[in-house]
Amino acid sequence: MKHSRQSLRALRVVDPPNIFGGIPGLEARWEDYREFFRRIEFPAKAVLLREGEIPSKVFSVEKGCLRTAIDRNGKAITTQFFFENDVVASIESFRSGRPSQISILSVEPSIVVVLQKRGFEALLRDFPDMKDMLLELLFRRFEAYARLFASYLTLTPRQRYLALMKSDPRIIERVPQHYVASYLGITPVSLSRIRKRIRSRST
Amino acid sequence: MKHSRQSLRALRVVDPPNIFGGIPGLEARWEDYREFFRRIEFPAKAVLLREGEIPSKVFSVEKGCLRTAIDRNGKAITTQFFFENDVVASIESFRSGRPSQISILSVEPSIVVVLQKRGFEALLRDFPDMKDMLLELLFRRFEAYARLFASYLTLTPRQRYLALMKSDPRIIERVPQHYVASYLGITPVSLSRIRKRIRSRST
DNA sequence: AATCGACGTTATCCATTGTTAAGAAATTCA
DNA sequence: TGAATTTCTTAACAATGGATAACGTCGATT
Repeated sequence: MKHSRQSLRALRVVDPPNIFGGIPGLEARWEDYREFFRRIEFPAKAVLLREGEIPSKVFSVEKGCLRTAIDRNGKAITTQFFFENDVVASIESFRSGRPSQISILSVEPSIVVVLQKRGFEALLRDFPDMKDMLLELLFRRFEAYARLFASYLTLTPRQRYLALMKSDPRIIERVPQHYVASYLGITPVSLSRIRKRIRSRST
Repeated sequence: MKHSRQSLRALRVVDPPNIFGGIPGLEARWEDYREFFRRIEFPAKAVLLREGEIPSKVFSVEKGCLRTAIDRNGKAITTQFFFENDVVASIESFRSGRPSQISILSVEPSIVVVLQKRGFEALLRDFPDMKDMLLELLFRRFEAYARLFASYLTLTPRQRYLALMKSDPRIIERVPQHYVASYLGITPVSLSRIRKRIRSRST
Protein backbone atom coordinates (compact mmCIF):
# COMPACT_ATOMS: atom_id res chain seq x y z
CA MET A 1 0.00 0.00 0.00
CA LYS A 2 2.76 2.40 -0.90
CA HIS A 3 1.99 5.82 -2.22
CA SER A 4 3.70 6.10 -5.55
CA ARG A 5 5.33 9.44 -6.11
CA GLN A 6 3.73 9.64 -9.51
CA SER A 7 0.22 9.67 -8.21
CA LEU A 8 0.27 13.41 -7.78
CA ARG A 9 -2.52 15.55 -8.95
CA ALA A 10 -1.65 19.00 -10.19
CA LEU A 11 -4.48 21.37 -9.56
CA ARG A 12 -5.21 24.60 -11.33
CA VAL A 13 -2.75 27.40 -11.14
CA VAL A 14 -3.17 29.38 -8.01
CA ASP A 15 -4.06 32.95 -7.38
CA PRO A 16 -1.26 35.20 -6.18
CA PRO A 17 -0.01 33.11 -3.29
CA ASN A 18 0.92 34.36 0.10
CA ILE A 19 4.15 32.45 -0.17
CA PHE A 20 6.92 34.50 1.41
CA GLY A 21 4.37 36.67 3.07
CA GLY A 22 3.43 38.60 -0.01
CA ILE A 23 5.97 40.33 -2.20
CA PRO A 24 5.28 44.01 -2.83
CA GLY A 25 4.43 44.52 -6.47
CA LEU A 26 4.00 40.87 -7.33
CA GLU A 27 0.25 40.95 -7.45
CA ALA A 28 0.21 43.56 -10.18
CA ARG A 29 2.50 41.52 -12.41
CA TRP A 30 1.05 38.20 -11.39
CA GLU A 31 0.44 37.00 -14.95
CA ASP A 32 4.17 36.98 -15.64
CA TYR A 33 4.91 34.66 -12.76
CA ARG A 34 1.82 32.54 -12.56
CA GLU A 35 3.44 29.77 -14.57
CA PHE A 36 6.07 29.12 -11.91
CA PHE A 37 3.50 28.15 -9.32
CA ARG A 38 1.58 24.91 -9.05
CA ARG A 39 -0.89 23.71 -6.49
CA ILE A 40 -0.46 20.01 -5.84
CA GLU A 41 -2.28 17.56 -3.64
CA PHE A 42 -0.26 14.95 -1.80
CA PRO A 43 -1.48 11.92 0.13
CA ALA A 44 -0.06 11.27 3.58
CA LYS A 45 3.53 10.02 3.65
CA ALA A 46 4.33 11.32 0.23
CA VAL A 47 7.93 12.23 -0.48
CA LEU A 48 8.24 15.80 -1.71
CA LEU A 49 12.01 15.82 -1.64
CA ARG A 50 14.23 12.86 -1.05
CA GLU A 51 17.51 13.16 0.82
CA GLY A 52 20.33 13.19 -1.70
CA GLU A 53 18.33 14.83 -4.46
CA ILE A 54 19.11 18.32 -5.67
CA PRO A 55 16.22 20.48 -4.57
CA SER A 56 14.42 22.40 -7.28
CA LYS A 57 11.30 23.57 -5.48
CA VAL A 58 10.05 25.63 -2.61
CA PHE A 59 6.86 24.52 -0.95
CA SER A 60 4.18 26.42 0.87
CA VAL A 61 1.65 24.45 2.85
CA GLU A 62 -1.86 25.46 1.98
CA LYS A 63 -3.52 22.70 3.91
CA GLY A 64 -2.16 19.75 5.83
CA CYS A 65 1.16 19.06 7.42
CA LEU A 66 4.67 18.41 6.20
CA ARG A 67 7.84 17.43 8.01
CA THR A 68 11.54 17.50 7.29
CA ALA A 69 13.60 14.49 8.23
CA ILE A 70 17.12 13.23 8.02
CA ASP A 71 18.35 9.71 7.88
CA ARG A 72 20.96 9.03 10.47
CA ASN A 73 22.40 5.54 10.19
CA GLY A 74 19.13 4.00 9.15
CA LYS A 75 16.95 5.88 11.54
CA ALA A 76 14.74 8.60 10.20
CA ILE A 77 14.48 11.50 12.54
CA THR A 78 12.17 14.43 12.14
CA THR A 79 13.65 17.89 12.48
CA GLN A 80 10.69 20.17 11.89
CA PHE A 81 6.96 20.22 11.25
CA PHE A 82 5.16 22.61 8.93
CA PHE A 83 1.51 23.55 8.88
CA GLU A 84 -0.76 25.87 6.96
CA ASN A 85 1.07 28.89 5.48
CA ASP A 86 4.51 27.64 6.44
CA VAL A 87 7.20 27.74 3.78
CA VAL A 88 9.40 24.70 3.38
CA ALA A 89 12.62 24.17 1.48
CA SER A 90 15.93 22.45 1.88
CA ILE A 91 17.19 25.94 2.20
CA GLU A 92 20.95 25.56 2.11
CA SER A 93 21.01 22.90 -0.60
CA PHE A 94 18.51 24.87 -2.63
CA ARG A 95 21.00 27.67 -2.72
CA SER A 96 24.20 25.71 -3.07
CA GLY A 97 22.84 23.29 -5.65
CA ARG A 98 24.22 20.40 -3.69
CA PRO A 99 22.28 17.26 -2.73
CA SER A 100 19.83 17.84 0.04
CA GLN A 101 20.68 16.62 3.50
CA ILE A 102 17.05 16.38 4.39
CA SER A 103 13.89 14.85 3.06
CA ILE A 104 10.56 16.63 2.92
CA LEU A 105 7.53 14.46 3.54
CA SER A 106 3.83 14.84 4.08
CA VAL A 107 2.38 13.83 7.40
CA GLU A 108 -1.25 14.37 6.54
CA PRO A 109 -2.88 14.49 3.12
CA SER A 110 -1.83 17.98 2.10
CA ILE A 111 -2.35 20.66 -0.47
CA VAL A 112 0.88 22.40 -1.30
CA VAL A 113 1.82 25.36 -3.44
CA VAL A 114 4.99 24.53 -5.31
CA LEU A 115 7.33 27.23 -6.56
CA GLN A 116 9.90 26.17 -9.13
CA LYS A 117 13.49 27.17 -8.55
CA ARG A 118 13.47 29.11 -11.81
CA GLY A 119 10.52 31.06 -10.54
CA PHE A 120 12.17 31.67 -7.24
CA GLU A 121 15.23 33.01 -8.97
CA ALA A 122 13.12 35.19 -11.22
CA LEU A 123 11.38 36.68 -8.24
CA LEU A 124 14.68 37.21 -6.49
CA ARG A 125 15.96 38.98 -9.59
CA ASP A 126 12.90 41.09 -10.34
CA PHE A 127 11.87 42.15 -6.86
CA PRO A 128 14.64 43.87 -4.91
CA ASP A 129 12.77 43.43 -1.66
CA MET A 130 13.02 39.68 -1.98
CA LYS A 131 16.63 39.52 -0.92
CA ASP A 132 15.99 41.46 2.24
CA MET A 133 12.95 39.36 2.97
CA LEU A 134 15.05 36.28 2.53
CA LEU A 135 17.71 37.62 4.88
CA GLU A 136 15.09 38.53 7.40
CA LEU A 137 13.57 35.08 7.15
CA LEU A 138 16.96 33.46 7.61
CA PHE A 139 17.74 35.56 10.64
CA ARG A 140 14.46 34.66 12.23
CA ARG A 141 14.92 30.99 11.51
CA PHE A 142 18.36 31.27 12.95
CA GLU A 143 17.08 32.66 16.18
CA ALA A 144 14.42 29.99 16.44
CA TYR A 145 17.01 27.35 15.74
CA ALA A 146 19.31 28.67 18.41
CA ARG A 147 16.52 28.71 20.93
CA LEU A 148 15.45 25.19 20.10
CA PHE A 149 19.01 24.05 20.21
CA ALA A 150 19.51 25.51 23.64
CA SER A 151 16.42 23.76 24.87
CA TYR A 152 17.86 20.46 23.78
CA LEU A 153 21.00 21.05 25.73
CA THR A 154 19.28 22.07 28.91
CA LEU A 155 15.94 20.32 29.13
CA THR A 156 15.13 16.71 29.84
CA PRO A 157 12.94 14.88 27.35
CA ARG A 158 10.05 15.24 29.73
CA GLN A 159 10.57 18.99 29.96
CA ARG A 160 10.92 19.24 26.22
CA TYR A 161 7.62 17.48 25.75
CA LEU A 162 5.90 19.76 28.22
CA ALA A 163 7.48 22.75 26.53
CA LEU A 164 6.27 21.54 23.17
CA MET A 165 2.74 21.18 24.49
CA LYS A 166 2.84 24.84 25.34
CA SER A 167 4.75 26.24 22.42
CA ASP A 168 3.14 24.30 19.60
CA PRO A 169 0.21 22.11 20.61
CA ARG A 170 -0.64 21.56 16.95
CA ILE A 171 2.27 19.19 16.72
CA ILE A 172 1.01 17.06 19.55
CA GLU A 173 -2.56 17.18 18.37
CA ARG A 174 -2.05 16.47 14.70
CA VAL A 175 1.17 14.49 14.38
CA PRO A 176 1.50 10.74 15.05
CA GLN A 177 3.33 10.19 18.27
CA HIS A 178 6.34 8.38 16.89
CA TYR A 179 7.18 11.37 14.73
CA VAL A 180 6.96 13.58 17.79
CA ALA A 181 9.26 11.18 19.59
CA SER A 182 11.91 11.38 16.89
CA TYR A 183 11.47 15.16 16.90
CA LEU A 184 12.22 15.13 20.62
CA GLY A 185 15.20 12.89 20.13
CA ILE A 186 13.77 9.94 22.02
CA THR A 187 12.17 6.62 21.19
CA PRO A 188 8.42 6.18 20.83
CA VAL A 189 8.52 3.85 23.80
CA SER A 190 10.09 6.47 25.95
CA LEU A 191 7.63 9.13 24.87
CA SER A 192 4.80 6.83 25.75
CA ARG A 193 6.25 6.38 29.21
CA ILE A 194 6.74 10.10 29.64
CA ARG A 195 3.15 10.74 28.71
CA LYS A 196 2.03 8.18 31.23
CA ARG A 197 4.09 9.77 33.98
CA ILE A 198 2.71 13.18 33.16
CA ARG A 199 -0.80 11.76 33.18
CA SER A 200 -0.46 10.19 36.60
CA ARG A 201 2.04 12.26 38.50
CA SER A 202 1.22 15.87 37.80
CA THR A 203 -1.51 15.77 35.18
CA MET B 1 40.64 37.44 41.21
CA LYS B 2 38.04 38.56 38.72
CA HIS B 3 38.99 40.03 35.42
CA SER B 4 37.45 43.44 35.22
CA ARG B 5 35.99 44.23 31.87
CA GLN B 6 37.75 47.55 31.85
CA SER B 7 41.21 46.08 31.90
CA LEU B 8 41.28 45.78 28.15
CA ARG B 9 44.21 46.89 26.15
CA ALA B 10 43.44 48.33 22.74
CA LEU B 11 46.28 47.65 20.38
CA ARG B 12 47.15 49.53 17.25
CA VAL B 13 44.69 49.63 14.39
CA VAL B 14 45.01 46.58 12.26
CA ASP B 15 45.88 46.13 8.67
CA PRO B 16 43.04 45.24 6.33
CA PRO B 17 41.63 42.30 8.23
CA ASN B 18 40.57 39.03 6.79
CA ILE B 19 37.33 39.37 8.65
CA PHE B 20 34.52 38.06 6.47
CA GLY B 21 37.05 36.46 4.24
CA GLY B 22 38.18 39.62 2.52
CA ILE B 23 35.84 42.06 0.88
CA PRO B 24 36.66 42.88 -2.75
CA GLY B 25 37.70 46.50 -3.00
CA LEU B 26 38.11 47.10 0.69
CA GLU B 27 41.87 47.00 0.67
CA ALA B 28 42.11 49.89 -1.74
CA ARG B 29 39.89 52.09 0.39
CA TRP B 30 41.23 50.80 3.66
CA GLU B 31 42.00 54.22 5.11
CA ASP B 32 38.30 55.12 5.10
CA TYR B 33 37.36 52.16 7.20
CA ARG B 34 40.37 51.64 9.37
CA GLU B 35 38.79 53.56 12.23
CA PHE B 36 36.02 51.02 12.66
CA PHE B 37 38.42 48.26 13.52
CA ARG B 38 40.26 47.69 16.77
CA ARG B 39 42.55 44.95 17.87
CA ILE B 40 42.02 44.10 21.51
CA GLU B 41 43.68 41.69 23.86
CA PHE B 42 41.52 39.82 26.35
CA PRO B 43 42.57 37.68 29.28
CA ALA B 44 40.97 34.29 29.73
CA LYS B 45 37.36 34.33 30.92
CA ALA B 46 36.74 37.87 29.78
CA VAL B 47 33.21 38.84 28.87
CA LEU B 48 33.03 40.27 25.36
CA LEU B 49 29.27 40.42 25.27
CA ARG B 50 26.95 39.80 28.14
CA GLU B 51 23.57 38.14 27.70
CA GLY B 52 20.90 40.81 27.75
CA GLU B 53 23.08 43.54 26.29
CA ILE B 54 22.42 44.97 22.86
CA PRO B 55 25.29 43.81 20.69
CA SER B 56 27.28 46.52 18.96
CA LYS B 57 30.33 44.64 17.74
CA VAL B 58 31.46 41.80 15.55
CA PHE B 59 34.52 39.89 16.64
CA SER B 60 37.14 38.04 14.69
CA VAL B 61 39.50 35.81 16.58
CA GLU B 62 43.08 36.52 15.66
CA LYS B 63 44.59 34.36 18.35
CA GLY B 64 43.08 32.38 21.17
CA CYS B 65 39.67 30.92 21.74
CA LEU B 66 36.21 32.32 22.40
CA ARG B 67 32.93 30.65 23.22
CA THR B 68 29.28 31.58 23.12
CA ALA B 69 27.10 30.61 26.03
CA ILE B 70 23.54 30.92 27.21
CA ASP B 71 22.24 30.95 30.69
CA ARG B 72 19.47 28.47 31.17
CA ASN B 73 17.95 28.68 34.62
CA GLY B 74 21.22 29.44 36.31
CA LYS B 75 23.34 27.02 34.36
CA ALA B 76 25.69 28.40 31.78
CA ILE B 77 25.90 26.21 28.76
CA THR B 78 28.32 26.62 25.91
CA THR B 79 26.90 26.55 22.41
CA GLN B 80 29.93 27.09 20.23
CA PHE B 81 33.69 27.52 20.28
CA PHE B 82 35.65 29.85 18.05
CA PHE B 83 39.31 29.73 17.17
CA GLU B 84 41.73 31.64 14.98
CA ASN B 85 40.04 33.39 12.02
CA ASP B 86 36.53 32.57 13.16
CA VAL B 87 33.99 35.38 13.14
CA VAL B 88 31.76 35.73 16.17
CA ALA B 89 28.66 37.78 16.74
CA SER B 90 25.29 37.49 18.36
CA ILE B 91 24.11 37.43 14.84
CA GLU B 92 20.35 37.72 15.14
CA SER B 93 20.36 40.28 17.94
CA PHE B 94 23.01 42.26 16.15
CA ARG B 95 20.58 42.64 13.31
CA SER B 96 17.38 43.05 15.23
CA GLY B 97 18.82 45.40 17.81
CA ARG B 98 17.27 43.38 20.58
CA PRO B 99 19.06 42.14 23.70
CA SER B 100 21.41 39.28 23.01
CA GLN B 101 20.32 35.82 24.01
CA ILE B 102 23.91 34.71 24.28
CA SER B 103 27.10 35.79 25.95
CA ILE B 104 30.47 35.83 24.24
CA LEU B 105 33.43 34.92 26.43
CA SER B 106 37.09 34.19 26.08
CA VAL B 107 38.36 30.76 26.94
CA GLU B 108 42.05 31.43 26.50
CA PRO B 109 43.87 34.76 26.59
CA SER B 110 42.91 36.02 23.15
CA ILE B 111 43.63 38.69 20.61
CA VAL B 112 40.48 39.79 18.86
CA VAL B 113 39.71 42.15 16.01
CA VAL B 114 36.63 44.15 16.88
CA LEU B 115 34.42 45.67 14.22
CA GLN B 116 31.99 48.32 15.39
CA LYS B 117 28.40 48.00 14.30
CA ARG B 118 28.63 51.37 12.54
CA GLY B 119 31.54 50.05 10.58
CA PHE B 120 29.74 46.87 9.76
CA GLU B 121 26.81 48.86 8.45
CA ALA B 122 29.09 51.13 6.45
CA LEU B 123 30.69 48.14 4.82
CA LEU B 124 27.30 46.63 4.12
CA ARG B 125 26.24 49.90 2.54
CA ASP B 126 29.38 50.60 0.51
CA PHE B 127 30.26 47.15 -0.73
CA PRO B 128 27.46 45.46 -2.63
CA ASP B 129 29.16 42.10 -2.35
CA MET B 130 28.84 42.22 1.43
CA LYS B 131 25.17 41.36 1.42
CA ASP B 132 25.75 38.28 -0.67
CA MET B 133 28.67 37.29 1.49
CA LEU B 134 26.52 37.66 4.53
CA LEU B 135 23.81 35.54 2.97
CA GLU B 136 26.37 32.94 2.02
CA LEU B 137 27.77 32.95 5.53
CA LEU B 138 24.32 32.57 7.00
CA PHE B 139 23.50 29.71 4.70
CA ARG B 140 26.65 27.91 5.63
CA ARG B 141 26.09 28.44 9.33
CA PHE B 142 22.63 27.18 8.83
CA GLU B 143 23.84 23.98 7.31
CA ALA B 144 26.37 23.46 10.07
CA TYR B 145 23.71 24.13 12.64
CA ALA B 146 21.35 21.67 11.07
CA ARG B 147 24.03 19.01 11.02
CA LEU B 148 24.98 19.59 14.62
CA PHE B 149 21.39 19.61 15.60
CA ALA B 150 20.79 16.30 13.93
CA SER B 151 23.73 14.82 15.75
CA TYR B 152 22.21 15.79 19.06
CA LEU B 153 18.99 14.09 18.19
CA THR B 154 20.56 10.86 17.09
CA LEU B 155 23.76 10.34 19.03
CA THR B 156 24.35 9.40 22.63
CA PRO B 157 26.64 11.64 24.68
CA ARG B 158 29.38 9.06 24.26
CA GLN B 159 28.96 9.06 20.50
CA ARG B 160 28.85 12.84 20.42
CA TYR B 161 32.12 12.99 22.27
CA LEU B 162 33.73 10.51 19.91
CA ALA B 163 32.34 12.45 16.96
CA LEU B 164 33.73 15.66 18.39
CA MET B 165 37.16 14.11 18.76
CA LYS B 166 37.10 13.44 15.06
CA SER B 167 35.41 16.54 13.75
CA ASP B 168 37.13 19.15 15.87
CA PRO B 169 39.95 17.87 18.06
CA ARG B 170 40.99 21.44 18.81
CA ILE B 171 38.05 21.74 21.13
CA ILE B 172 39.10 18.72 23.15
CA GLU B 173 42.74 19.71 23.15
CA ARG B 174 42.41 23.37 24.04
CA VAL B 175 39.19 23.76 25.96
CA PRO B 176 38.74 22.92 29.67
CA GLN B 177 36.72 19.79 30.04
CA HIS B 178 33.77 21.25 31.87
CA TYR B 179 33.11 23.62 28.95
CA VAL B 180 33.21 20.67 26.60
CA ALA B 181 30.75 18.89 28.86
CA SER B 182 28.27 21.75 28.73
CA TYR B 183 28.79 21.91 24.98
CA LEU B 184 27.83 18.25 24.79
CA GLY B 185 24.84 18.84 26.99
CA ILE B 186 26.08 16.70 29.87
CA THR B 187 27.66 17.25 33.28
CA PRO B 188 31.42 17.35 33.81
CA VAL B 189 31.07 14.26 35.96
CA SER B 190 29.40 12.38 33.19
CA LEU B 191 31.98 13.43 30.65
CA SER B 192 34.68 12.20 32.95
CA ARG B 193 32.97 8.82 33.15
CA ILE B 194 32.53 8.66 29.43
CA ARG B 195 36.20 9.38 28.91
CA LYS B 196 37.06 6.64 31.32
CA ARG B 197 34.84 4.15 29.54
CA ILE B 198 36.36 5.06 26.21
CA ARG B 199 39.83 4.70 27.68
CA SER B 200 39.23 1.24 29.04
CA ARG B 201 36.67 -0.34 26.76
CA SER B 202 37.58 0.51 23.21
CA THR B 203 40.54 2.82 22.79
C1' DA C 1 56.72 26.68 50.98
C1' DA C 2 51.98 26.96 52.13
C1' DT C 3 47.48 28.20 50.63
C1' DC C 4 43.74 28.80 47.74
C1' DG C 5 40.92 27.99 43.90
C1' DA C 6 39.78 25.73 39.68
C1' DC C 7 39.42 21.49 37.53
C1' DG C 8 39.09 16.51 36.99
C1' DT C 9 38.16 11.83 38.80
C1' DT C 10 35.76 8.39 41.38
C1' DA C 11 32.02 6.33 44.10
C1' DT C 12 27.19 5.82 45.56
C1' DC C 13 22.38 6.17 44.86
C1' DC C 14 18.41 6.99 42.19
C1' DA C 15 15.76 8.08 37.96
C1' DT C 16 15.36 7.61 33.25
C1' DT C 17 16.33 5.85 28.61
C1' DG C 18 17.17 2.29 25.06
C1' DT C 19 16.11 -2.29 23.64
C1' DT C 20 13.30 -5.99 22.80
C1' DA C 21 9.14 -8.23 22.73
C1' DA C 22 4.28 -8.78 23.17
C1' DG C 23 -0.11 -7.26 22.89
C1' DA C 24 -3.86 -3.57 22.58
C1' DA C 25 -5.89 0.16 20.02
C1' DA C 26 -6.70 2.77 16.11
C1' DT C 27 -6.60 3.52 11.03
C1' DT C 28 -6.68 2.28 6.44
C1' DC C 29 -8.31 0.06 2.69
C1' DA C 30 -10.20 -3.58 0.04
C1' DT D 1 -17.57 -4.89 7.52
C1' DG D 2 -13.38 -7.39 8.21
C1' DA D 3 -8.50 -7.92 7.54
C1' DA D 4 -4.14 -5.83 7.39
C1' DT D 5 -1.22 -2.28 8.81
C1' DT D 6 0.17 1.16 11.60
C1' DT D 7 0.47 3.15 15.89
C1' DC D 8 0.55 3.14 20.86
C1' DT D 9 1.24 1.00 25.36
C1' DT D 10 3.35 -1.86 28.76
C1' DA D 11 6.80 -4.87 30.86
C1' DA D 12 11.54 -6.54 31.96
C1' DC D 13 16.38 -5.86 31.75
C1' DA D 14 20.70 -3.69 31.10
C1' DA D 15 23.14 0.60 30.54
C1' DT D 16 23.72 5.31 31.35
C1' DG D 17 23.10 10.05 33.11
C1' DG D 18 22.24 13.43 37.10
C1' DA D 19 23.19 14.75 41.87
C1' DT D 20 26.16 14.86 45.51
C1' DA D 21 30.23 14.34 47.99
C1' DA D 22 35.01 13.27 48.70
C1' DC D 23 39.41 13.42 47.04
C1' DG D 24 43.46 14.39 44.00
C1' DT D 25 45.99 17.42 40.98
C1' DC D 26 47.64 21.41 39.14
C1' DG D 27 48.78 26.24 38.86
C1' DA D 28 48.68 30.83 40.60
C1' DT D 29 49.32 33.90 44.53
C1' DT D 30 50.97 35.36 48.62
